[in-house]
Amino acid sequence: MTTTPRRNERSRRAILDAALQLLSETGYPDLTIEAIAARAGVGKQTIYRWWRGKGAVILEALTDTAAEPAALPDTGDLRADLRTVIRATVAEFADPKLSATTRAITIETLSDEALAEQVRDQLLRPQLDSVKDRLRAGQAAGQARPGLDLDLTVELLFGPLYHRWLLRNGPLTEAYADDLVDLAMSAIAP
Amino acid sequence: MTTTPRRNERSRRAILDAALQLLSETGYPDLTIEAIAARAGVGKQTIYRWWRGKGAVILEALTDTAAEPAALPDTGDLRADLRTVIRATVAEFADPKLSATTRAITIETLSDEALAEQVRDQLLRPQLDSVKDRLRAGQAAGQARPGLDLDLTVELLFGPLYHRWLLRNGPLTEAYADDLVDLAMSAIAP
DNA sequence: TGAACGAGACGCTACGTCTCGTCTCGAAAG
DNA sequence: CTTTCGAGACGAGACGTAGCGTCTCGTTCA
Repeated sequence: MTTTPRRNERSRRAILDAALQLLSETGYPDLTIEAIAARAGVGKQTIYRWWRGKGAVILEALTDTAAEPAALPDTGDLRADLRTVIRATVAEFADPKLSATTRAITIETLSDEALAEQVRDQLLRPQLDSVKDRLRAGQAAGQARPGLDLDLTVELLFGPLYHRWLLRNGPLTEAYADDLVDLAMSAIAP
Repeated sequence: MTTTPRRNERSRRAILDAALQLLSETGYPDLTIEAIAARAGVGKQTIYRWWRGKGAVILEALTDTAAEPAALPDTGDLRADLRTVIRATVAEFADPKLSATTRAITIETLSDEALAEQVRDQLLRPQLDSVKDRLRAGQAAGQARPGLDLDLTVELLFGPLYHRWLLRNGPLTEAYADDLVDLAMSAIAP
């Protein structure tokens, strides 16, 4: 029933590459479909045929490039493992280049509910779930309180981080990451 | 030395009112300077003379209308007082109308550093500081650990909330507010 | 052979700047 | 205290520009 679309993979890649390239050159607000089409050597219609707008293009470019879920390490020390992941996330947010991309997606997310859902499910959930799994293992090992609401606990770890990044409310350093983990751990530990 | 600008207060109010009106009618992304000017019965130049763009207009419209800092209640029960403020914030984020406005400002904030600073200092800081003050009083009353980093602690309370709202990561209910306060309190209490 | 393709024309909307002629205010002059 | 007058803000809207999303064109390719 579904007619297989004869899509040109070369064009698709050229578009995604051009989009990422332009994103890092001009920043998200000044990124235009016309520029992407020109850079990719592609007709505008080819973009509009397959994507709904620049947000969708960027999202696919990122998910396409993104690393796999990357399960959390489990060294047996819950605090240390959380420190590792929170430090990594802090570093990501502190990096101007990566941060710019995250801002881009976040902007689009704020005004497009469908896109927000995609971002959440395809990019964020896998990471948050892996932390949730690690917390569950921590509970089994007696390093985390048994009664914890794990969704809420994950938010307790990442929420302050997003908050500080979003509001530019303070420095994003390794020390901050460690302090955050320590404070959260005093709510997590039995 | 500074020549006092002879600004027309009537126009200023008309512009701010029109902006808020249109914001609630059409939503932020479709809000245009031209529409604001037309609705306010004002030349476009009058807007561009005094503001840098629609973000700045909306920000002033909001700060102008906003309630005063509103110091937190101090009933002597830290947990109860935090519950009150977090419940109120959750309700604000859950309200589609208020939430739309917050999203609007947040979008602008993400792509305009100067505006972000203004929002942070004029809208957010006062509220966060009042919570910080309440926490300090809680320390004095022996309801909060003495060694707490209060900036971090405030983020521990509000961060998860912003996180869930931003990512549309779950329901924003009174029960959620209470659970959040309880979890955070187990990191705050001695 | 038919759908996707590169190219780009098209009308549209909003941008931000500009130029009108008018109005308003505050200081100087009477 | 009143009149005059000049500078600057004002409403209105024309202007060129940019990017939007849609729409043909031939052309290519599976």
